[in-house]
Amino acid sequence: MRILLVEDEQRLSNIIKKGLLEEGYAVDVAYDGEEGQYLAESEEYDLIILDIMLPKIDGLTLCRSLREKNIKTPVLMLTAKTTIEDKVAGLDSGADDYMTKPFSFLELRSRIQALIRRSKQESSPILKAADLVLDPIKHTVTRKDKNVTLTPKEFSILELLLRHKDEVVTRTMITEHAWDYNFDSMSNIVDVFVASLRRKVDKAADKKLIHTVHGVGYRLTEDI
Amino acid sequence: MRILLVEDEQRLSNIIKKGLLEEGYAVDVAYDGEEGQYLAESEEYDLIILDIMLPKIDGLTLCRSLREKNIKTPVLMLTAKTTIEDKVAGLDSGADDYMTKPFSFLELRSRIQALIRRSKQESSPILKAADLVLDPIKHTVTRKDKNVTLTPKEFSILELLLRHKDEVVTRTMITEHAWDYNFDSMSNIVDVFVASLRRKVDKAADKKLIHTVHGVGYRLTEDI
DNA sequence: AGAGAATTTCATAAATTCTTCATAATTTTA
DNA sequence: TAAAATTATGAAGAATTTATGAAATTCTCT
Repeated sequence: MRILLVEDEQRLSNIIKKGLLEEGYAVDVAYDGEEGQYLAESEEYDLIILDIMLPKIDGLTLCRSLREKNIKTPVLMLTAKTTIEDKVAGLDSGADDYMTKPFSFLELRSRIQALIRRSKQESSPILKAADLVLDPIKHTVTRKDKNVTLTPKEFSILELLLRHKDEVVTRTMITEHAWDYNFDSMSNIVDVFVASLRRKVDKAADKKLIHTVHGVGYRLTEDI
Repeated sequence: MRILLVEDEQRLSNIIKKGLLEEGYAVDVAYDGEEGQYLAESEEYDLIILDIMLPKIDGLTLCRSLREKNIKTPVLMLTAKTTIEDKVAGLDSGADDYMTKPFSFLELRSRIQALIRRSKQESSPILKAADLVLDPIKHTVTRKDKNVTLTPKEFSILELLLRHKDEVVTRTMITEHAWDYNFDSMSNIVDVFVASLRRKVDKAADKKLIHTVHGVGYRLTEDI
């Protein structure tokens, strides 16, 4: 899951970014509207968090412009203003939800989850394969009803594999999903994470779920 | 599936090439417009990815020149420019789609798939012949509902045979499809791969699908 | 600053795939 | 039918790809 945060207050954006990273999201931060627009148009995000008061291009204009370009990524507006007019303006511009500063991270978190869930149009947000269960909302993974503790990157990769169950997932797809856009590693880091995922998810089980597709990538399936 | 990438930025072209290779495409890279033109005119590709800003011959001119020579290979334009005028110019020159840098590989991938699919006019991406099924997305092959494990080259060749079901496929076609253009072997390597395909796909079945057309090549058909 | 966790790189081992080659089998030609 | 040409196939070595432990680095929290 990738999130774009467009926020010019360094302190606030750091706090939010940190929190989101802990939740396992890959986060890109833009510090003004122009940069935000550039990233929003060139990358694929699952959610955009957008401050209204921004240098260069304000959040409302940016949001409106994205909608005109048919970019449907959910937008969560942030603002210090509290008047009803602003709220209406925000939603008019095409935003999906609205939060007034200051806010608690818990509240932000639950709204983010709600927005992403809604946009994925998933009735059942729980991902399963055999006796492996991943709950994106609770952020938990179990195998045979036993809890599995994963690091953020491990979780993110397992989630991608489960969302593409039975399909081949290439290393490039994994990289794009779990890291932000300017990550460019020539190393075998994806392999390393898959190895640690296997150790935690597959090693103790009799049925292996994560399979290598030599020359292509990996596939999670219960059909073998 | 063969793709020609015309891109002078080493770093970018490496990233794209790596990603496409993982998807199973055979990729040729040209580092300037002249080289690109030469390859585009002398080889057959399923798609051409074309940067606009190129040494020697720019992408727009190159694309226009290809169309004038009646070469209809789909062209995906890449550019750093974002103005609408440029977009129009690109599409006017005969390009089929347009992407603005920077972009995510996932987006590039889906556009490539869309373009190739459109050009092949394929409604269903699943390839079948009798009880043999190949799914390019899942990257799986089954015979009589039983899973068949193929190596990358085997998979690529079977895909070609299935896309030309009932037609003769020459050794040259197979070589050009599964290897890049500067592969030049005097050996019988195609025969070797067809043999191993037969062992995996046909041996256990009563109905043989892969037939030899003596003096010409191979044909995959269920009508014998 | 320092402990602890997570991420990343690196080196090496292991596994798989590719390629060549020699020889056998089959088909075509004379 | 014999010779020639073409195709089939097993096996071995080369090359590539993947797996994995461990060290180095970065990040986080006190």
